[in-house]
Amino acid sequence: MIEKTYEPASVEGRIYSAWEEAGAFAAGAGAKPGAESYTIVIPPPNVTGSLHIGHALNNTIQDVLVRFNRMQGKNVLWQPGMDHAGIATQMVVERQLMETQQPSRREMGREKFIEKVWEWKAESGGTILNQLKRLGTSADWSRERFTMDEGLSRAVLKVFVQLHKEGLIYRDKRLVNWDPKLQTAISDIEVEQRELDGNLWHFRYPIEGVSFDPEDASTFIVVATTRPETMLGDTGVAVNPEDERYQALVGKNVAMPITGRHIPIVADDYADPEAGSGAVKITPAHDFNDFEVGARANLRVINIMHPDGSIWLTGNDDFAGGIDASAAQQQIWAELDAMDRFEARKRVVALMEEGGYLEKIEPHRHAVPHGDRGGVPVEPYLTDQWFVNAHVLAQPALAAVREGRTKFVPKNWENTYFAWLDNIQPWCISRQLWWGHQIPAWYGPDGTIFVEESEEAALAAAKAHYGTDTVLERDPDVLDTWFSSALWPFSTLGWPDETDELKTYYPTADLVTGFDIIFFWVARMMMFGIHFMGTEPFENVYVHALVRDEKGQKMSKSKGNVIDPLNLVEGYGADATRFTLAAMAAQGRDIKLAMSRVEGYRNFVTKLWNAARFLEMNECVRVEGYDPRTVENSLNQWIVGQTAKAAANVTKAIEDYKFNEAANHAYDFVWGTFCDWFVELAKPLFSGEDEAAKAETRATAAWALDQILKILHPFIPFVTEELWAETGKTGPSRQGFLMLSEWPDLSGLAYPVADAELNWLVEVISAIRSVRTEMNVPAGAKVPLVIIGGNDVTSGRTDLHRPAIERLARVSDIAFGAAVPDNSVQFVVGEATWALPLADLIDIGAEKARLAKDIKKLDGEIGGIEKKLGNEQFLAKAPDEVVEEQRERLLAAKDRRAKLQTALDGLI
RNA sequence: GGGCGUAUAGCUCAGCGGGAGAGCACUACGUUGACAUCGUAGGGGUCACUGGUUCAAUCCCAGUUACGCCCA
Repeated sequence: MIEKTYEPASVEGRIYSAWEEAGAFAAGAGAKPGAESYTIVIPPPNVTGSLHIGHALNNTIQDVLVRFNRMQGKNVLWQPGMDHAGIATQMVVERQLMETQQPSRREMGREKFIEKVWEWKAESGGTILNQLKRLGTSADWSRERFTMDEGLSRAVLKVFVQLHKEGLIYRDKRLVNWDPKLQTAISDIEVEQRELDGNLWHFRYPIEGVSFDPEDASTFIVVATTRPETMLGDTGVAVNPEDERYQALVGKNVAMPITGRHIPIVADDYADPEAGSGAVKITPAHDFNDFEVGARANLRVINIMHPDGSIWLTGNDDFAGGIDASAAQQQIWAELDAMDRFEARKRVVALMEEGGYLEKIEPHRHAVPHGDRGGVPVEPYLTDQWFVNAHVLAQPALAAVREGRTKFVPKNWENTYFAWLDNIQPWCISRQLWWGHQIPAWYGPDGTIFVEESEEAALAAAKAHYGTDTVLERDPDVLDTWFSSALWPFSTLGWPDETDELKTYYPTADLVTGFDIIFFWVARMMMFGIHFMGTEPFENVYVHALVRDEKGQKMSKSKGNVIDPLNLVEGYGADATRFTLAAMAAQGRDIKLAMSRVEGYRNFVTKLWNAARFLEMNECVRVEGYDPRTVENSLNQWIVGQTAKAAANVTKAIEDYKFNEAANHAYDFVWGTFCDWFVELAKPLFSGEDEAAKAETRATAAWALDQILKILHPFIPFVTEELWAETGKTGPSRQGFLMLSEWPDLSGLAYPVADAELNWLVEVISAIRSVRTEMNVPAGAKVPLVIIGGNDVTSGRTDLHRPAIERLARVSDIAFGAAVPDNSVQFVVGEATWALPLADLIDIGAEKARLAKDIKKLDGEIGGIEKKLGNEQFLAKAPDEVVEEQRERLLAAKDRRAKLQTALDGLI
């Protein structure tokens, strides 16, 4: 027996375990022999992460695709796993060490610390995977991979070494984005711009050889800066060569306050005459643009910061070199040294003001680069790092999309992909961390670099190079986590070994991800996939929307508007949560998640449950050998045809990645057609005397429910699987799980005659109901019905559906009459006029008003169509079928209007 | 500054070159042993604005306004 109410909490866990234990998620489960493969690799969540609504959407869509393709009999692999999240994980473990009063990372040393990280991972890493299971995620967990696994690490080594040998990975000294909090380099795309209120400080830099006078503008040059502390590393002032104000100054020097350094005024296009004073200070070691200006003008590069962002003056030879500092100066330097960069900013401004060098302070809102993990402003910082020549790798990746081998859905995301790859910069891949893949580079005593897959190979290479055994030192840095993620579609399948999995499941079919990850991950997988596998890693990239709150705000912890998907799962069930996300996943539009929608879809699950329960109560048992092509009853023919149409609509929509359309087609069919009409119209048959019709209707209902469970399964897997089991308890035995059953192919099933008949029936019942309400007929009252002017078809249909009309429209007796009885309410369906003789219940005035209103509405419609048909241009240029359609509409409207007019005229 | 996107019912959103739609909310009424997490009926919209193309524009094009996002 199906329980009275559906309780997701008591069903979901049980069903998920049953699937898992039966191996239903395993690669190839349910596949037809020799079936083509269908692969999705999960965007690996971060090992420190927990489930948020974006993951829920991402995984719902993947699961819909995976379950759909699996039911179609394909050889499906959904490859799950996680990435090791270098920075995030290291931060989490370091915090834990601190909280538990254990020795710090540096105190315990690298080896011990890495052990601690693995311990942490074993205990509390990867909670997100269990959270994904709550949603019904049908990934092959037996193949779970982690980017730090032995196999994946081997792939990383091989890729690094090969790219190095190919000259596509190299070591270089460049300005990089430096996170002073985490004390590591990060890549361009790990930097986010934040708009902040700051200031523009306008400084007067005294001209060399002239006595500085704050009142005399000819004795100084004004520069503006948002970062005053960097003036300690200034090695030039740039003016535009076209700027007449400064032409005489080019070639002269300024004598810097505080540092006492004499630095040249140079001409460079970088200086914008329109911006500020037109002169800009140049700090090559601490600004990307200045670095280039400095290189062009041959300026000195002076680093004035420690890796933690504090000021570095003491013991800084580059800084002190060439300056004959006074005791007073040295005292100021000593004061500034080791000062935090923001403290130093204040102090520098104060010092400049004291000396009369501060002209003004302007409030200034500007974008400040922040590290996306550390959350503090990053510093452009000059260090030795490893880089990937992304420009070269990008070219085939661009071609793959331009030439259509990989397609973005929706297509407009291709522009984002192109824009980024077209302007790609060298990718800084080294990180000054311990947790990650240590770079396989060893340094000889003279700095010679040996890049090999193992220490033995490096030592051998060194011996060959030096002619003797030589002690090497390994590069302590690790690789960017995204470097290993870029290998995900093939490293998870066993590469560099040539495994069967690799042959079968690579390239993958669909990648499902958010747009924010196109740069980080998609583009890089494309680059590495093509380079190492020779084939694009996926055929389609489906880019889904961002989930926002009801008001369209991005969800964030600080705003407190985060919707926890697990709360939704607990409150409404995993199915309702999934269905909501799928139903709102319209292409190219962000999802504003409203609780009312989740509630509505929870109700839908309940509705389905109750409908199945009703069928069970009415002995709608599946029948062996039931053939939907041979049903005879028109109601059954109709629902068979409607089911086929719904299945086709859902199939097409999923194939087109239009998940909202698929969900809505299924919803409308199940609720609006199956429950509202089929089940209601079947009730008289179930309680009627015609045993043959009863049996056929029961079998058809059971068949239709099976199809419904199938087309809904990808969206709401739990309740459908549960109902599949329940309905499997009677009738022919089931083959196995719904999730491994065959997706319906009902093409060719259509009954146009039955469709016309049932459409008519629905129209009749709806019309009677509508008139009753408008005439305030009490809901419980049964009223007689008289049909005037009905043809044979109408009388035949009426006889056939008499019980249904009587029951659903609360009609007591149906008669065919020659004239409208007195005191009747009238309406028109088809060629016939229908009358409800309501005797004393009728209010003539109300009925007149009602008819007049309908007539007026028809007049408007008739007027519009007549105008259109009276337009010669329309007749000449519009397609024939459109003209014909309008003519038909006009005739129908006029006919209807005439009948209503007759009805109105008949009222006294 | 460059690019992308969005403006349709009170709210959340579909749709689309020829008859304005759904869910929620709202109003009224609830009866028939699936379902009140329900049923039936109903009210509610110059489809942001201005031009243009077209026989025909909510839909296509251009511009304006507002909002959102990405990049610099």
